[in-house]
Amino acid sequence: MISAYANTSSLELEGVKVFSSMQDTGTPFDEFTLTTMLNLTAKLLVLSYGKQLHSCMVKTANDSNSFTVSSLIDMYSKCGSFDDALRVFKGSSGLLDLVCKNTMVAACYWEGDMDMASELFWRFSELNDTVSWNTLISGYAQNGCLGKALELFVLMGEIGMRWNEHTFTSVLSACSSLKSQKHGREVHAWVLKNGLCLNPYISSGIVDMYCKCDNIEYAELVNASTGTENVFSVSSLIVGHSSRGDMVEARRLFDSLKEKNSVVWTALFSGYVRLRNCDAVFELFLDFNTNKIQVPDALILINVLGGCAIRAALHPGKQIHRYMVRMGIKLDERLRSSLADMYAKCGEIEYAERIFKRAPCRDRVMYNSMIAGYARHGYENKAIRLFEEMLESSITPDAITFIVLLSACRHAGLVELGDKYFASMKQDYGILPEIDHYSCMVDLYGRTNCLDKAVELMKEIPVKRDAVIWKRS
DNA sequence: ATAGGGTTAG
Repeated sequence: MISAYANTSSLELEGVKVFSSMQDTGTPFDEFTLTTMLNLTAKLLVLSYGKQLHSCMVKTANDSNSFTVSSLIDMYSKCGSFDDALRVFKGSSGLLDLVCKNTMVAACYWEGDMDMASELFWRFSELNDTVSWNTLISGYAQNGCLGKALELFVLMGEIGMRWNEHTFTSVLSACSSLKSQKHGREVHAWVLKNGLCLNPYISSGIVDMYCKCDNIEYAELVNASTGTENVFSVSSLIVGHSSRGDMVEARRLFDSLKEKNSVVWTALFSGYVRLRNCDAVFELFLDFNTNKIQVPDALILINVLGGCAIRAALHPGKQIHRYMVRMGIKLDERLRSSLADMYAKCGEIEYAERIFKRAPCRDRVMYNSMIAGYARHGYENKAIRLFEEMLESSITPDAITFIVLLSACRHAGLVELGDKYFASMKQDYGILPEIDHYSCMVDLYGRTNCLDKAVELMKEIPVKRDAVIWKRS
């Protein structure tokens, strides 16, 4: 019964009720009950309840089976307590158990610690376990170490390990992020050789890969060849067409779907946002609500808020914000970033600031959008101060942080500070400057009469010189 | 036990 509830979304809480009535009435339960409850807690993301289950497991001596230990590690990892997950792993004799080890490797990559994941893999794994390899490859792919993911995929083949559906799915997603059709085609060929092209995960992965490599024609061919409707493939195609500016085709594909999920809604929303068509965004949101299929998830709301920010439409933005409060939608970091960004773009920097300051925790994206908001409103000093605060909170800046930071320096004409940050970006954070960083710096030099420096820097630019740079200086 | 959508800038 509990297991049935646990596997049905939105009925998970019923499972908790059943379990507590079991406890109240003294109905006996075993390790299977507890494992199911842990999986359920991992879905509900309630750490405190998970901890109660953990102590219940210890009390009833149900904590030695490798599957229960694995569920425990998984629960702690998903509920955001990596330290507890590691403690359970180290404290259990499950150290050499394959299932627990794989779960621990997955916990490491969710934490973003691929060094630890790879150390665990090479130290404890039996190299003939496909799941172990898949876990590591998926970790690299999801943490942006795309070359590493491909390397391991090749290595697997070289030592005679068999690839399966999971391997291909992760590797295809790495090819998509790399936008490397060269690698993607090779993987595609392997998929065909292994007769896996009808697996829906894989076929949508292939379609996505060709779309990201801007070969929509081929993507459409692959999609048609599977013969069945695949929402994920169509979502990728919608994104592909809309990034070419063809919203008519994107809309046609969307309308042709019999079954729509939130992924495909998001794909269409983001297309209209990309083309800055805020009327279409609102109209679609109306459609979405009149269909009453589901509550909009965070990604849909992020896009709708993005639609509000296009025309500095404060009223719709506030309306969406109120709607979110009314619907009891929980705000996470991403939603807070979008809200702050929306308010900042609509000229309400104080609102943005309030959302930022009231957030229980702040991540990199949130700092980035707030720094950008300050820079946009001419509060360059606040932007710079916030960047320093970000470093003090030990949040690592990324390429985008430096774009917004350098553009703040540019607006304020702060050459020395700009120089300092530009150097620090490369030296301290190993971020290679991209065209946007260069154009900020060149513009900064140009406006402050440091033309020699501007010319000097232009020579350094490795890629083709963007027309924007030449125009500005 | 391992799998597919996006956000922050200019």
